[in-house]
Amino acid sequence: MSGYLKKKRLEEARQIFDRMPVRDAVSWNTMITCYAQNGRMEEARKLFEKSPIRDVFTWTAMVSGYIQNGQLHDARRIFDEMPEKNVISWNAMIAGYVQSKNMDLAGELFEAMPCRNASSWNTMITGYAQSGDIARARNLFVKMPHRDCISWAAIIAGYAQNGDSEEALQMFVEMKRDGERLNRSAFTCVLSTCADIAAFELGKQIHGRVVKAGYEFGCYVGNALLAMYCRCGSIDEAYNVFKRIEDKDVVSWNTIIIGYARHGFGEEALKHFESMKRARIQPDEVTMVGVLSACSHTGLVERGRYYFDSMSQDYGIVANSKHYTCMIDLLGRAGRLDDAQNLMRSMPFEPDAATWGALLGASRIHGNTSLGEKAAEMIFALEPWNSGMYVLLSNLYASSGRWVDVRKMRSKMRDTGVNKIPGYSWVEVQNSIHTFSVGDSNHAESDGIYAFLEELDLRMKRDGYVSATKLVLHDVEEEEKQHMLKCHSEKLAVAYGIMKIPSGRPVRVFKNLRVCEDCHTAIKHIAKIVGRLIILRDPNRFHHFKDGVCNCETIGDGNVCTIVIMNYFY
DNA sequence: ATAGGGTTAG
Repeated sequence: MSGYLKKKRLEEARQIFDRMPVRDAVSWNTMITCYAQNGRMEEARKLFEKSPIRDVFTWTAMVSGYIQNGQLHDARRIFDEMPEKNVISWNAMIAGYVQSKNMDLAGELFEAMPCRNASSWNTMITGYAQSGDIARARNLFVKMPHRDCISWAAIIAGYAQNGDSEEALQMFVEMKRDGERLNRSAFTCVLSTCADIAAFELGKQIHGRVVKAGYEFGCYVGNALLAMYCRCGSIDEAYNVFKRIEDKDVVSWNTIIIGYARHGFGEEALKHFESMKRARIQPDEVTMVGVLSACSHTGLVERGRYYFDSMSQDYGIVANSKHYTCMIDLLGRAGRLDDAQNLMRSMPFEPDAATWGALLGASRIHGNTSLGEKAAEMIFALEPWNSGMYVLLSNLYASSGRWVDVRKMRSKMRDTGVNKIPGYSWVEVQNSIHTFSVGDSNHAESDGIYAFLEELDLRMKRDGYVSATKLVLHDVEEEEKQHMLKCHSEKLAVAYGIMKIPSGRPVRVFKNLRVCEDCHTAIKHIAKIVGRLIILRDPNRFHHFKDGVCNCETIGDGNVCTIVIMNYFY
């Protein structure tokens, strides 16, 4: 019977069950569980009512069956009716509340249960962490009597998912120090954290441990490794990991497709999309975001259109706002602003700020100030706190010489108190991460960095570089001038990387805001002068600078503005 | 035979 159940041949299993001369508790429970876990609660219930031997296993299987099928009320009804509960029944019910994000009821049961085991605590830790209450999660983690490797994985995941990368790494270190076995989850989370903060060297070290532990080829760990290499700027190493993952799932394919897209290798991304289909992996919404953004970053308008249409036709995927945003971005970059607007009007839901942002970006590239203003207005209405949009609109005004409006934007920002996100860039050198902000002189080797930049500046000028900042200085306020004359964070990080990273190896720099146009130009010259490959990750994509060109330019991926302004943020 | 942790977009 269980052989048939493993192959999900429920009907055949049932026939055997019905023909069994003697049925014990295990046969009844097995059959009930299988109906429950395959979403057939009606049949499970009928059998449950017929069963002559209902023990705690039977009842708990029904509870968890209802939970897995989203019938929380039925689960609770059964739970309350149970003549006898064990710790597993309680845990199942608590997990049900956690999954439906009802931490109040989960907490009530957790307090009420007569005895708890590690699973009970772990479920609550995950629940609080996923609801954003990491303090409570930590509190339970510290208080629980016997932590196991799942508890550690849960708390590391909690920090990682709540954006506290440092604490996630710290807990990983402590887990090891505590003598706990590093399990797949812990590796998965910590690799994902490395990807977030672009800790490439650390990621590679953890890769080594992953290999030792024999986790390299599994899906979760393999996918996390793959994503780590993609997001740390090494698409080649990412591909090597991808090749070796056994039984690649939809996430593996999505990650490599998105990786190629974000590195500006659109054709490669689309090639993998075709391979994915040949491997009979069903694309999902995330896949299509990757595919459409690949088309967008590569300027493939017609192919983008084709894939957009095939989404619903071939895969039954309903386009969401991200898909529309990709398409509007694609059409907009190509200068087809009317098509972009028409597509926006045809959307079955209201456009969000990101979608208007795509239209605003396109307006800037093609100098359509009135459309840009309209888009910006919508964004201000939807997200008044979105400072990035003020910058974009200012740049739009600046590029059409409307300095009065630029100043108006500045005072509007001051009046509304939009918080300015400070720009910073970082580079990893010998296992530590060096962070820079505009005009930064806090670094221990600051003098050397500036001296090196001076030298580079001379050689860049000889190479034909003209500083864009000098060109606009007469049109900006004094305060802003000061910022413009200072070195932007990306330049400082690039310079430091060149100084410290052995030649022959790429210099990888990361920035929390989009790269400044002037720096983008400068870095092209720098890459040529020093003969290095410089890879720069900004929130949007990777820029590969080599021999005086960047791979984002072939299709005018429009880094930022035509004229540098509002450098306040860099 | 019943319960707990993890990866991809934005």
